[in-house]
Amino acid sequence: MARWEPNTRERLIRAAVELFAEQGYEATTVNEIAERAGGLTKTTFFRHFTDKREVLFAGQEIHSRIMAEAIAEAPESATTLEMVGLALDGLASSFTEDRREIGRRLRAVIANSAELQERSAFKRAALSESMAQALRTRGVSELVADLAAELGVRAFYGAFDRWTSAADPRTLDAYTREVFGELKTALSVLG
Amino acid sequence: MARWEPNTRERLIRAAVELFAEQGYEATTVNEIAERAGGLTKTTFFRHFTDKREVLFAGQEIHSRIMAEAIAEAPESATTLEMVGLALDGLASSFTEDRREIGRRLRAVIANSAELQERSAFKRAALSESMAQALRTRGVSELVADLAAELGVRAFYGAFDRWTSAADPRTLDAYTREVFGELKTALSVLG
DNA sequence: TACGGTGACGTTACCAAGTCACATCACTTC
DNA sequence: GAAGTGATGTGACTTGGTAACGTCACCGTA
Repeated sequence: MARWEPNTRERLIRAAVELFAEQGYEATTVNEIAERAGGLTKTTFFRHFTDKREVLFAGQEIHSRIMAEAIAEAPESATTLEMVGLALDGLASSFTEDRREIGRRLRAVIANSAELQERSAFKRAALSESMAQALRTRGVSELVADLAAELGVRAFYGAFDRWTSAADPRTLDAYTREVFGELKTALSVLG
Repeated sequence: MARWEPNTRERLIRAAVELFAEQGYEATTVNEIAERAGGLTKTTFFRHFTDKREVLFAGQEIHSRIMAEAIAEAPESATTLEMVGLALDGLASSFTEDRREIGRRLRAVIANSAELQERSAFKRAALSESMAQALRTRGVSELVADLAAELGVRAFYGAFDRWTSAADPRTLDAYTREVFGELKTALSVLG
């Protein structure tokens, strides 16, 4: 017999999402989350997450890494926008179908809390920044890299929105290409 | 004799900026701020600001309004990017020289606190959104409006950065035009 | 088999952010 | 001059977050 149930971290996340969906983010206590995750305590929660907010965004640094690696491995001949496209492909293909429903619920919870929207905006900015950094490493000039990264992140979030709103079986991958395409035409309209 | 000193709000802001600069954001207490602002208390602080963070960002909704109005009043013939340029002109000209040093200090304080960077990212997103909304009202399509607004906000923040870093007497206005111009050429490089 | 880590958790106590109900009192208004 | 109004104070409370310290199954090793 193990002394504790395994997968504490995952249980905490599940419990948090459940409670946030039931009662809203602000109305649920860290103690409640820990309790529902199997009789745990506040302290244990904060050993796994720095924040009450972070329980919904944990492990998102991996997105930065995926995008950055895709860009680093892009062929020499690739244009800036092509590199962004490859980054989107890499990121989107890491989202399996089962994460769709989770994403849906997550979005609803975040939409009801200013505090969570703040964290979300911050994570988004971080993603954009690390993508821009990867592009700069590939020789793209600062401002162009910033703009291209912004475009990529925008495409990803837009696609994620559509993916979690829709019911059809298209993969996230398809949506990122769709939105990225629309953004590129919007870009040409603008310029 | 008045019962209380006037301009409580301004005194709170001054005290907060001073203390944050001296000791850092996290190390200073709301009680300290209120105390330095003239023997006030925590409760009074929270009557003026919803947050400890908000004391540094209060009154920023006015930026949204300035930009929105400039866009609403732009001539019928103006292109999307020209409307953004007018919004930038309007916003930049509302910053007098004395706000430069304040901005400098503010930037330093924010750069040292993740919590403040989060709030900053959120405010930036809000500014972008209200600018995009104003553009949509003028008939610009959704994605184009979003991109153009992002470009505008990026120009403003970039210009503000340079303005508060530099020592020369150029006005913020000059910097926004400079950065906006650079962004437009970056845009054409990208497309 | 005995034994000394180690890792994951609990307990307790604490600080600071934020909220709320209620009190105070100069100033205004009728 | 009495009754309101508005900006503040007081005190008590909840909750996020930190820190010091204790507990105990498990693991490796002699």
